[in-house]
Amino acid sequence: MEDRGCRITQPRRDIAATITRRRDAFSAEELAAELDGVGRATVYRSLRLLVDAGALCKTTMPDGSPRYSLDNARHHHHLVCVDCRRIDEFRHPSVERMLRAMSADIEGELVGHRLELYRHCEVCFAGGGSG
Amino acid sequence: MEDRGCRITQPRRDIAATITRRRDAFSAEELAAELDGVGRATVYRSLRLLVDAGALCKTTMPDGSPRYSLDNARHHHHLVCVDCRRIDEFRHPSVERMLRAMSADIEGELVGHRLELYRHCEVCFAGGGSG
DNA sequence: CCGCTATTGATACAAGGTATTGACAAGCGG
DNA sequence: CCGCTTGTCAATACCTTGTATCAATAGCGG
Repeated sequence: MEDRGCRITQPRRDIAATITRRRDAFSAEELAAELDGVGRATVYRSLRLLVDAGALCKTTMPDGSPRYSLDNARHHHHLVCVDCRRIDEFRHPSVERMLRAMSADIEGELVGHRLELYRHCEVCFAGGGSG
Repeated sequence: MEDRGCRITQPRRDIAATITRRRDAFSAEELAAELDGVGRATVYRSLRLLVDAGALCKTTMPDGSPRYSLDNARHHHHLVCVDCRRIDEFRHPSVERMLRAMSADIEGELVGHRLELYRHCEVCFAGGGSG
């Protein structure tokens, strides 16, 4: 899973196991709290490695706080539920189409973007949007 | 400028003047450092008020750090230069088109989004893109 | 099993921001 | 004009997210 010239250490095994076990998005501090014998710095370091390696995505919540989630597709964006904070990945051709259209109209050179969509997911939307 | 039931105090006048004087994007700490007699908390409070009131925009840089800039158009997105950090606003129909297309295809209810485009601006692009 | 070195955990620190606190000042009623 | 209420202020402590430092250790190759 994370053999890219890095050592497979016990803390890393623990981190990977914990991330895999819980399938929802989590914050770094949550993860650190769940891993008792593992230091905070190690958790942050490992998260960075996993994000760099493409195994995890770091997503920004509406309030600006970051959360991590498993990265399944190559290039995608995030659909974040503002109620249950579930994060789904999506790919949609309209995004690439938009970027192409923008790219033609702006000056300079486009080098990247950041896009998150916030919604009430189908579960929260159905189960009473008031609470 | 910011009469919405709030008092016009001297610190606020100072903050507004400083923001208006410099027309580029700035960080909260930069602003606080520039305003000597004004407390950090007051700067942050005022920035929040101005963002809530729609006078300022809070934009996320590629490294995740926030910067504030004057908000001119109603609804827009940001074009951030990764070199000089200049922030331009833009509106483009392709964005709305994309959101409509997405909205039709996703479950639940779309309630918001976050979109920033990163580029080498025309000045930095022309003035030696190798750096 | 040994040695090299990546990795670890503790800790300090940095940046961005909020909550609290005690003081002051502006508006309002009398 | 006085005094109350309330908004705002500056200072400060604290929170969250994350990185740098550093001595000690654990993995891996041989």
